[in-house]
Amino acid sequence: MASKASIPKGTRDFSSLEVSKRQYIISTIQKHFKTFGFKPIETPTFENSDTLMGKYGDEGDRLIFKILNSGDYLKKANAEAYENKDSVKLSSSISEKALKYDLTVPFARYVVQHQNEIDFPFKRYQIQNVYRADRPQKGRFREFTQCDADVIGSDSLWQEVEFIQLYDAVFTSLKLEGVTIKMNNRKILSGLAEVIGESDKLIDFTVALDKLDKIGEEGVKKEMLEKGISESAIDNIKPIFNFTGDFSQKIDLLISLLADSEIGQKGIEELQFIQRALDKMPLQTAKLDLDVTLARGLNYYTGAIFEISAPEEVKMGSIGGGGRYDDLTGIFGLKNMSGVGISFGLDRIYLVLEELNLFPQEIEETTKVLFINFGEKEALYALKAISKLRGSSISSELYPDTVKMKKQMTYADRRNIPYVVLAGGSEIKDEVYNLKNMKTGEQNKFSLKELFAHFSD
RNA sequence: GUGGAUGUAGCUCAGUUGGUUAGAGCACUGGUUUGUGGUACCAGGGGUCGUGGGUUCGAGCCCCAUCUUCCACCCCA
Repeated sequence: MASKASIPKGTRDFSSLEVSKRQYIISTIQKHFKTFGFKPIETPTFENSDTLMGKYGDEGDRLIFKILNSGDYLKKANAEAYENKDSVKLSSSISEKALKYDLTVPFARYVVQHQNEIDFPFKRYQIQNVYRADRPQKGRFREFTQCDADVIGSDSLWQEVEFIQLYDAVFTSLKLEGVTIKMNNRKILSGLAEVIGESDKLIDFTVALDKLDKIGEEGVKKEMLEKGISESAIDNIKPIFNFTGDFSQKIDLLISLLADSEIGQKGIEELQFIQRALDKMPLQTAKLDLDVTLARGLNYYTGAIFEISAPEEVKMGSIGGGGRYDDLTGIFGLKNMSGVGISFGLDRIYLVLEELNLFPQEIEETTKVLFINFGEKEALYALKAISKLRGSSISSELYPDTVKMKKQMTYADRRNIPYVVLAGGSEIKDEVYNLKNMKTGEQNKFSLKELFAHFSD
């Protein structure tokens, strides 16, 4: 029984046009990764479960695709967990591999595993698919491509400066204007939590704060209260709910707000360092903004946090993100390795470029010239010209079957092939090729040499 | 994981309070046109109405379940 052809939810097929467009974005990003000195690596599509589990928080664990063990996995299953319907325990006993959830954790694993072969600071880029068992919705897929660049083994803030320039360079190349690079620092968030005496609730505090633009001041307060953060504590940081002004004004506000927090002061210094550097080297098209509510996910960020917002007219979540993590490799046993990195969300950038109509026209180019197939002798005659054209990288092809001309012409038309060559008995006799311009309908007979010259300029 | 919408031809969709043989446009195939595509005209093929159950004399339409896709939440690129 043939089942209906389909693909799993949250996955996609790509047409050749879509592939070309994706390639266009990838090659742009890749070009800049290279010019900034990053080297490519790749890691497996799936990892050992314990490499991934517990690295993204409870929510993250839920979203990791687990791979069922091969063989008679039920024999080795945790019987007790099965009895108690404890899915978490059971799954760890029947699954020991999982699809990768992002590129950062496998990278950390890679660094620890290959530490003796790596020269630090290590700058690597990685463009691969990652998998999340999420419910698909706009701009959200279960298989998608991340383009990451990270530096590990240096705590220099110049890296943060360079990553901002890298973002700017890529979006400038893609002609995507109006992108905002939102920046924050985990130390600022720690400082705020410290100032209000809720350091132990840092995660709850930041997650709630992150929703400010979505659920508003009242919503955030409500969520904080629900998480057990006191009303007076919330009052203490009230100014950040109306955190406006330019970068410097925001810094000034933070200085007064975080006067009593050592870690907060440290965060401010880091932000100021980056700001001063970028003042001297202005960005080309991107806007840099300080957003203290920015707390996006990743539990391991310890310093800078970045998030990229698409231009305002496009309704799309973040199209990239990143930050510094002082101790990512610590989980795998390698201490004192500071890393900082950024990620481009290829699939979302694609949607944004599509919506704003920013893909260049030439992406759709196909075969330049199609040779009509009139029969065996004629095909051979055509192929002589075709190999010559191909030798100069002019894409050309022979229609494979000797079918009705109308069908062959229609085929060329459909595929937007700009030229067709008709070469039958009379052309062979005169040693010419009848070249037809599909747009104008114009036809001219050329010798092989002339034909070649026609496409060579 | 929670909530809402959705599913009819390859695609986009119409289909009346439940009533004979389920339609249109586009696409496809053939012809008008035997070595000339796009436009036009003519003809043709193509459907288990997502799937399974139920109500009914009768279901594309009503009910239940399930799956898909989309949207929002959690979370996130």
